[in-house]
Amino acid sequence: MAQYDWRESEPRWQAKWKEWDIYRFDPKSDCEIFSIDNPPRYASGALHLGHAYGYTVIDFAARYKRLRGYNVFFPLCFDVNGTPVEVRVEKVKGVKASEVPRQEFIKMCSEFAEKYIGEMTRQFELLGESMDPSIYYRTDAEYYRRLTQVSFIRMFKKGLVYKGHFPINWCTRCGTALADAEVNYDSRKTKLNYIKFHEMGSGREVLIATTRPELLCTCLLVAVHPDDVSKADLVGKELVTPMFDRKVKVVTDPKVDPQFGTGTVMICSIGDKDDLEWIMKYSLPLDKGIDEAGRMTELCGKYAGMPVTDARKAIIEDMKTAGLLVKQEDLDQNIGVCWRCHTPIEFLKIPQWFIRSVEFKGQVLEMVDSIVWKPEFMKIRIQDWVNSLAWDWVVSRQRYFATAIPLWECADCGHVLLAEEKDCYVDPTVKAPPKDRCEVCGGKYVGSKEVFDTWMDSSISPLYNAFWERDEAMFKRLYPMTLRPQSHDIIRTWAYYTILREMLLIGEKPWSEVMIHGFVMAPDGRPMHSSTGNIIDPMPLLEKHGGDAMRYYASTCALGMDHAFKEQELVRGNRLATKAWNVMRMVGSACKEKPPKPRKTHPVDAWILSRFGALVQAVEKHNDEYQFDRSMALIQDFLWHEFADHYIELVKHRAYSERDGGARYALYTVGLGLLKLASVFLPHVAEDAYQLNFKQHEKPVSIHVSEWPKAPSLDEAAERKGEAVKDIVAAVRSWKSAKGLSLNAEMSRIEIVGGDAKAVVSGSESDIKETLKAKEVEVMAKVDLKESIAGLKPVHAKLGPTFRKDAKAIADELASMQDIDPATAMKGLHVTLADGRELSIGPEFYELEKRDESERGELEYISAGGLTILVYK
RNA sequence: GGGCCCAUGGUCUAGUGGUUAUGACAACGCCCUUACACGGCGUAGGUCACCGGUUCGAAUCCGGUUGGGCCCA
Repeated sequence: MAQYDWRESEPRWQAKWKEWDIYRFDPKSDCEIFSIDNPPRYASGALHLGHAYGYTVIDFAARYKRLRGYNVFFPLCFDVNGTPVEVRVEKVKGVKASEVPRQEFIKMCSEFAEKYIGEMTRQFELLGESMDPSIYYRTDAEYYRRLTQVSFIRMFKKGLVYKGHFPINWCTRCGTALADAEVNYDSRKTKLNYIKFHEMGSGREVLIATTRPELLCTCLLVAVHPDDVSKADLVGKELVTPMFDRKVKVVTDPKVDPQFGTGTVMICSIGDKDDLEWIMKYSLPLDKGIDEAGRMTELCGKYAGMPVTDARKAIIEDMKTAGLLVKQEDLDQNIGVCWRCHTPIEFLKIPQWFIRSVEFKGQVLEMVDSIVWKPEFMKIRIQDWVNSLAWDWVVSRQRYFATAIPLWECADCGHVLLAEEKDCYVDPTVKAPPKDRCEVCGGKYVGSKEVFDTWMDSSISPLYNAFWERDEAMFKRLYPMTLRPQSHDIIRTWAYYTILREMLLIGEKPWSEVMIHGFVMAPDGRPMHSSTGNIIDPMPLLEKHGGDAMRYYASTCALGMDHAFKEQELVRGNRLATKAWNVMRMVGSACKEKPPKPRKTHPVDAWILSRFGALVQAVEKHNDEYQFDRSMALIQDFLWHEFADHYIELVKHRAYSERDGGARYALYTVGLGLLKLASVFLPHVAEDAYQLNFKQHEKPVSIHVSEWPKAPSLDEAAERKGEAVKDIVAAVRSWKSAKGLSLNAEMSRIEIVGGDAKAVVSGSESDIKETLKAKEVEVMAKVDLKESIAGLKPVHAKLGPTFRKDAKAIADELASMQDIDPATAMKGLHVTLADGRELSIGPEFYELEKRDESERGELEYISAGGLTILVYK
């Protein structure tokens, strides 16, 4: 018998899906649109495990909605801008961006990205992602960058853009400004240096502790805590800085920590954000001690031109020699570093383009509120972020490989000449300005060499997807988009900036819903980092276990949570795929024709149909909430146990032969329906099983463009009957196993005994008989059994609310009762409490644990489904 | 230091008020049943991180502590 072989099957169906073009968004369709603002994948490297997981979760949503009949918009897309690609190119090619001709470097970046786009597209296919290449985009293409520029020009004209001269996060290695969102925090070891200042006049020594002695050249002020009595006499005095002999005043400030170092702080322009706060507070000048390349300026005297760390070493040595350095202590500190190259950031005063954002907090929060966040607590994160914003958004970058800022500036007066929308995309470093001479002073226009922050591109993805400024009719249909899926780390960037941009540009929310997924962690639960060396490459896992297995892993992860990776889950996924394939093989071999609905339904057939109906409803509910892990758990439990272990076993004997075809109808209906539910998660094996067992009776070319199963109506009575039959058969099979008998071992006789046994079993006698290989099955209401009560089990859920404080005492009393007469127990019992009160306890407050004793000696009995089964070997 | 989230057998995980806590993987035992040994039936393994509170009753709610994650200062 053939076996499921994913190595052969998966690539075959991947090729077919491509050929059939089944994931195509149909712009002409009247069906309701489900549009996904798919995260454009960064083209700076191959997929890592976290991406494989993230895109798979999005694919679950796409496939589910497609089966539900939506016209699904799920673009294949790549983000090909910005520093990440530049950094990789510099490393791989061994060049420095600033030392290669501008256009040449851009070309190198573009070619580098191209390679990864091809690689990642292939990886998406291996994972069975149903992204649509007919609506493909990449953010570095002129068709995309044009919109970035047009949107900037619109915002500029609305007065939302300004050039600011504020101190800004600056990476000296990348030579660019960074947004707050691009600053990471790293703990590093450094030295806290105790150095001598002198008081003017008296010459008294004052010790100051600092981690950055190189900034002495820009020391502006010294501060102590107002309550620090030991320093009170210093306040108002003037000090002289060592090495540079600058005169600085001593002030009091509550932000100083009197316990840290010497309790005396020097304030410079500008070491960190605290300095910046003090500079603003005391209106101090912004002297520039460090330049854009991270070298000391001429303010630093003999250290001018030295890189910051070298200057620090040199000045420490000099102070040691001069006796100005008293001691050094090790210090752990958290410092801001560049998100890409981890170089410590500096604060520099450099002119940059800003987009007004702080003043729109309220409006952004309103828009945040009008969007459905799943899981809901993620909304709190964006609200906290918006509320905490202190600065406007810096959108200019001193880089190369990104969208050019579409403007020219007058070299003489600084007047700004915007590009014309009709000319975009335009690179002003290449293209001549639309006007020869400055319209204000007649000076010469120089094209902006700056480029946009990468979020300027990616934060208009909903506008791009919805054909903004390209097709008004499509825009009306597609905007706002249905769903933004993304991970939680970029809530403050991608989610926030997108909401802000779209609000400023068109005043309407970008999507109806946001789905936030978590991270895949290393197996030990720690985050994967190249520095820790614990990054897991998904490719070897795909080669070892297959795409469906990887997708199974993704389906076990709860939305919004971080998950330690477990390869065992892929093993399980593989087994599930094989199991599903085999189950469908059985269904297919029984159903050579599409079975019609029978006139009369057997009890166990009615049972499985009703159970399946409940499953479909539950899966719909969880899928609609994007809680795919819950759906998957239900589907696999139903498929493996309810359907395969119990139902198929029960009907095997008639599946191939019965005349009314009741079992075949149920097998086919539940089998195909179940396969569709599973196809969202395991598309390869579902397609294989569909083509092999169902396609000859079904129209859709692929299971992935078929219709979502209709849930059979629920039938509680049928479920109760079927459940009991299932329990009886399972109990006897388990009994056989325990006896060391093979499961198809013949039995001479089974008696099923119980007051309602006849009603419960009626219609299923032959299913029980054939499945258990019993020669005789008899159902009877009573048999010569001696029934006694083994004990009572209190029903706490009823006792608690009724008896409150007495509940525990009553429960204990009930549990300890012995030798109870069955007839009395059926009616109710009397319980005496410790304080003498006697209470009547009805039979609803406890359950009877019966014990049957046979008077017929040798035969065995078991209990199942509320009935007693007598087994004759 | 702040916001959000998490802590359940060896490992991962379900469970958000009812006392006998779910399943997977690994382990052990038995069974080749005509879809499946990548299978079936069982066994063993947990004081539900810790402390306190609310409640007749807490893995579940509240407060605190510890550890971990994401984001920020």
